[in-house]
Amino acid sequence: MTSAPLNIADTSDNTAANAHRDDDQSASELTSSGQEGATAGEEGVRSRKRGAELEDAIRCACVAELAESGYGGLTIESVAARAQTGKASIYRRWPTKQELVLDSLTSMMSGPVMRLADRTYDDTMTTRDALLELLFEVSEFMLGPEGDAMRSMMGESLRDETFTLSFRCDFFDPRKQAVLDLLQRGIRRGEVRTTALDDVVPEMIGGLFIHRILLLRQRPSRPELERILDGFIMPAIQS
Amino acid sequence: MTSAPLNIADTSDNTAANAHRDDDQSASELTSSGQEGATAGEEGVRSRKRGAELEDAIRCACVAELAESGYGGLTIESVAARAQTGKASIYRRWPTKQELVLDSLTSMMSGPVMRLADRTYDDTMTTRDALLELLFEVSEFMLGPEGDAMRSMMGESLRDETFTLSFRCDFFDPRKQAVLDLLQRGIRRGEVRTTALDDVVPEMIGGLFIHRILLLRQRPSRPELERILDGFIMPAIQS
DNA sequence: CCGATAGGGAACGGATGCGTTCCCTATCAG
DNA sequence: CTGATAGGGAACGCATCCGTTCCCTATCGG
Repeated sequence: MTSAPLNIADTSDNTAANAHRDDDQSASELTSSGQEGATAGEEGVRSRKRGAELEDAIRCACVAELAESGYGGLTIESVAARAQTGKASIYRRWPTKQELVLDSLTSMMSGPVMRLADRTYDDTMTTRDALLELLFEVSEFMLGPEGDAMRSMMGESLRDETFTLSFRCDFFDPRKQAVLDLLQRGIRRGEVRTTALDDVVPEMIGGLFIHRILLLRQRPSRPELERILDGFIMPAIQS
Repeated sequence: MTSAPLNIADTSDNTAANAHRDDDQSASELTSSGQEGATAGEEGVRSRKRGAELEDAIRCACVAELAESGYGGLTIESVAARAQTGKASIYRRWPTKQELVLDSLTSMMSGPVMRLADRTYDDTMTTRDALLELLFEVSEFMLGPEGDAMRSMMGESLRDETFTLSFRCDFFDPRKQAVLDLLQRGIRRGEVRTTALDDVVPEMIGGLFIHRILLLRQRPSRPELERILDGFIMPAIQS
């Protein structure tokens, strides 16, 4: 660790490993309460998930493994262990590691991404404030395990056509479009100069986040986001 | 394979016998003693490199493999094959795959990076033009095999302390500093507003490149760089 | 309560890659 | 020319992981 005063969510303790980590994981469901329970357990927790519930747990475990160990480090066995299931149950559903990862990734990204793309802003909101909102949401997303998973896949997508495509379609494009829509809206409202409607804008914003959050692992505070927005983004686009 | 016009040393022909090449590799050059006639071969090419020459060839092959196959896909055997040597010769020098990669990467990055960081600009050059020059050089670097190698390492550096550090120190920081120096110079010259001296600026520029070049694999033309610079970067920083 | 279904666990054969070792040979110094 | 040194090639043992198979058992519908 060390190196810099990062306020990362966590990472780091690879050793602590299985000290129960179904913490956030969001999405899936709960059922929660202790794991295992194979034996001795008297608590009435179902120890064997089935069907869709199991599938979600596997996808979820897959993304978590991806975030933690990367694509190269991810093994079907590790996913199975984390999802508390067996390899056979995974192979029953996905023919290869590649398809499991791809499916887990896309099914995970389609949720939050759609929220952003379809979002509408009421007329009292300035472009500046709407952008701030967007920046904040994107940064929150990238700070989560999904962000680490994304980062792990960047290198891999260099070599895998399918990954590249899914990456762009499911993640980048919707976000880019959300920013472009906001710019368009700003132009209509007279807050943004017409020439600012340019792919470069979402790319710079996205790039900044990739750099800061994914590579440097810093969490930008809301005031920091405002500072960036007011200091550098708005001056570059406003009319 | 395929994908883009990289100018990597070579690769590909693992099958073909040893049609030896010691093409560029510089430095070497025949060491007098013109007498070859070593074996039956009529081509008088030295077939066995030694010492520093061999070491360079190995590092070079390592980076090329990294760019092509990623860290996970890189094997000592593949590096050896590309460098036309044996595994033993590699293990004689580097104890593990990790150290080989790290050493190859840093020794490769320290060259071009230093050029940027130490660069000075004569007084007739505007900040805008100097930035354009810098942008151009960085983009050229990232478009080469070194860029792909970098991208391949991004995911890995998430899990490896040493990689992260080397990455930041050897690559990011010098570039960031080069931009900051340019901003400082611009402030002195009255071309840049004082509040623009901010980490965000190099981060946005770097992020844009990561996004465009590494992720999207597009080559920004010089006019395109000028458009970006004049349209969005300068407006954000000028006084 | 019981039988059908689906999940869990463990072991397998096969492949791959690491890091080592051994031996032969190209290269270089003298 | 010759002996010392260093490189090349191939095989080995070891470990890991893939994808499969087999068998037992938890769960659920009826």
